[in-house]
Amino acid sequence: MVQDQTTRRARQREATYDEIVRASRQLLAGDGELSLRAVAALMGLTAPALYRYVANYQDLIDLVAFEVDKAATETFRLAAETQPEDDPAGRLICASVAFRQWALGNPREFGLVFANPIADAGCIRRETITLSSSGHLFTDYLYDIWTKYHYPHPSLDELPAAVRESVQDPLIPAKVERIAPEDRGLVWVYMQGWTQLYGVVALEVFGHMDPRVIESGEMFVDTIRNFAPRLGLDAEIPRLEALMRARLAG
Amino acid sequence: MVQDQTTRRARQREATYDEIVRASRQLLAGDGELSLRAVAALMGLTAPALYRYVANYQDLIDLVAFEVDKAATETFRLAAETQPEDDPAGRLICASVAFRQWALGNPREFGLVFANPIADAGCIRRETITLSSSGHLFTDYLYDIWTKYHYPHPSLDELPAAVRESVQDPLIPAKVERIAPEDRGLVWVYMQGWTQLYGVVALEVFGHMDPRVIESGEMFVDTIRNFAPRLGLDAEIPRLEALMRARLAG
DNA sequence: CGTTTACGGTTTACAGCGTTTACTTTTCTG
DNA sequence: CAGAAAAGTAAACGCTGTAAACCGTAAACG
Repeated sequence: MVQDQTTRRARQREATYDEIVRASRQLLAGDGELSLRAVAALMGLTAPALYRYVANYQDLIDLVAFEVDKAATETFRLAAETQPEDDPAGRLICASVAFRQWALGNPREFGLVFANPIADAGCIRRETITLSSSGHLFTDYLYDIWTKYHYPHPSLDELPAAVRESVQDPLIPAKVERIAPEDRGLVWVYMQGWTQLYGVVALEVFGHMDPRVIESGEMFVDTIRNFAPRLGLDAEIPRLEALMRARLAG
Repeated sequence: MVQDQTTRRARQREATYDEIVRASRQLLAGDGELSLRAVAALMGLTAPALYRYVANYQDLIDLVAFEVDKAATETFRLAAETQPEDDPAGRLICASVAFRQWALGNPREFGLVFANPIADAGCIRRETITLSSSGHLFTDYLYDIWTKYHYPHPSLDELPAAVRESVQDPLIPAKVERIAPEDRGLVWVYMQGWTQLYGVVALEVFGHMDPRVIESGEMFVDTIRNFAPRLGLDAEIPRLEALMRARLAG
């Protein structure tokens, strides 16, 4: 029997981390405050014990935010994969709708991940440094859409210097490596798309807009629809809008 | 000598409210936590005394958020009025840049006003119910731009039902009354614009984007530039972009 | 004008928070 | 088996929001 590389203690520790996250999310889903003490109590141990796992409160928050983001991303991926592999546009739509619905349904989790003063610096917590994985799931679909539709994108030398740098050498290593250097303008299009998606959803979640518009989802639909042409999806708009509305209703 | 309508006590009370807000903003600007006790201490009184002015902590937050928004809006208006009255597009640009610079320079104030689960319900605090006044300063400029450039806007019957309702009978009474019923589609364009502006700025403030792009302001410029055509400003883009960049640098 | 009311403040107190320190128990390891 | 390391506890500190009881004084009223 092949003994696990990891020691028994290490596995136990990992399990405890999982339980911390589970307890935290339970609090977030309910109406309880997400506090160190509450998490500890829910796990049946005292507050100081948690300091064996997280350095301080902010560290707990960062941990939970990271894991929540990872889990949410997985549901976005699942939503996308209801569409055939050769329909990246449909997949993007489904992932986007899933993102919105998740955000509106779990505003506190959304706020934790996407409206925190960014999990700064020392967030080399667990696994690799893949912060905001969801923000980068979408990159893939945009790339796939490009290989299928070949929408136009700026060349490197028509990009502003600061932008050129950041698309050539992205800080957060998404799956950008497979994009040829001369096509890195695609990353700029991706950033534009992310801005659009994040913008509407944040606006809706924080409620800075007529509730009736939020509830109807029309601003969301409108935003996606307006962005579609930049991905060469003009001809697909009717189909995609129908898909989007179906997904919003379901 | 004409005696003030308001009684002496009422004036004193008003002054105390002002001091509460002033103390709170002082804490927000520094690195101190915005707590009831800290505010009280800064004013030289005990914490329970504050309960004569605000019902609870959240109420204090709402009060401060409201006043911060009002004050910020005034600076946006000032920035706009550096441009001649017959150049509403220039004014909108300046107000928008001022909004972004304020948000990036005062992230905690921005968070308070624009990333709170909305000052809900009982926020009929002081003055009229003009919540998020800044969100509606921009309405005016969009209207002025329309009277000058006559950009196209959707008619009422091509709007989705939910949207039509909300543009006909807006929840937050902006200066919408002067817009003729058949031109209420303008309000939809306004909402779209607000979504764009809020979107980039929130994204930048919360840092969910490459820092180099944020620092350069290119995504902000890009977003505004992309939206300009919808306001019939195609021909003005070079001029407006120059103005925008000058304001961003200043 | 004097009485009454209500406003604006205090003191004291409580529960809950993040965090530190010192101590104990469990568990792995040489 | 001995020793070290890890995991947990109890007690305590200073902070928070909030409630209760209390008091002087300024305003309002008959």
